[in-house]
Amino acid sequence: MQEPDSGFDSAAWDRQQVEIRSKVITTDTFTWRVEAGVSQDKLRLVGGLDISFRVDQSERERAVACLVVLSLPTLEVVHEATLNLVMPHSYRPGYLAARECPAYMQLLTAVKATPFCPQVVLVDGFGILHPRGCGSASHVGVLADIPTIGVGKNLLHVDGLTEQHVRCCMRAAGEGTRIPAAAGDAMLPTCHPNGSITMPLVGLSGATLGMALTANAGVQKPVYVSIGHGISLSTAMEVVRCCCLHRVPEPIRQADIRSRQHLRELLDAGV
DNA sequence: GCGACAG
DNA sequence: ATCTTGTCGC
Repeated sequence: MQEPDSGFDSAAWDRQQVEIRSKVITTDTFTWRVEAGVSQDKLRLVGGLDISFRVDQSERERAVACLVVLSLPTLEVVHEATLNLVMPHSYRPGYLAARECPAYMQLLTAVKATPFCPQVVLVDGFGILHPRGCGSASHVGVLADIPTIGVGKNLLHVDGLTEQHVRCCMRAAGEGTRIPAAAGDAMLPTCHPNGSITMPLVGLSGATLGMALTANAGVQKPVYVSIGHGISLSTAMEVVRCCCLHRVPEPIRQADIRSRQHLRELLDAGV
């Protein structure tokens, strides 16, 4: 019996992830600022990448990848590009980039030749918060040589981090009750003036792998921000925070909405 | 062996 | 990720 994904070489992807991880830069590699003074470059164009999937009538897994570029501070979409795909193999935890990175690279390569090349790109998934320190946001950031930030909606359980513990601490912070001391005192949530809560994601190794963020007081479930490539965690948080209208930051939310709609139109047309 | 596992 | 309508609330 032939296995469904017998062509998938996870050992080869392991090696590539380790290789790319060694090239990830975790400090700011640009001169722009989110809050810029008069004589400084300002952050104006933020990208968002996401993919929607669906099985078609021929049992093929189809997908549409979408890149959007938003202008700050209005968060209006000034550029959109999509790419239609037939997925060669199924999803595997830890190997998201194997599925999504090729499409992302094509979209980013194309946008670089336009006036809408984003200064930083938010990627649906994780960056260095990953079993080998190289999630899809880091992968695409290094290969495309562009600053990236990983934004995940569900926590990857890496280095002892669990969604249960994170949410317990953030809920306590929101209610003003005592923070559980289970993972030491490194993971202390911060409550912000606008009602949002942030909390460092510190693994058992002591490394800070990212930040949990609830965008505003009405949001219970956090999103998880991690460095992709070429940006510091504190700057990444500034970027993500100024993109938050809803739980999911606007660039990723728009890429999600538009890729889903495009895919639906594609399949409804029987293509 | 058991549980966990981005999208 | 996706299969799926209405509904409660700001």
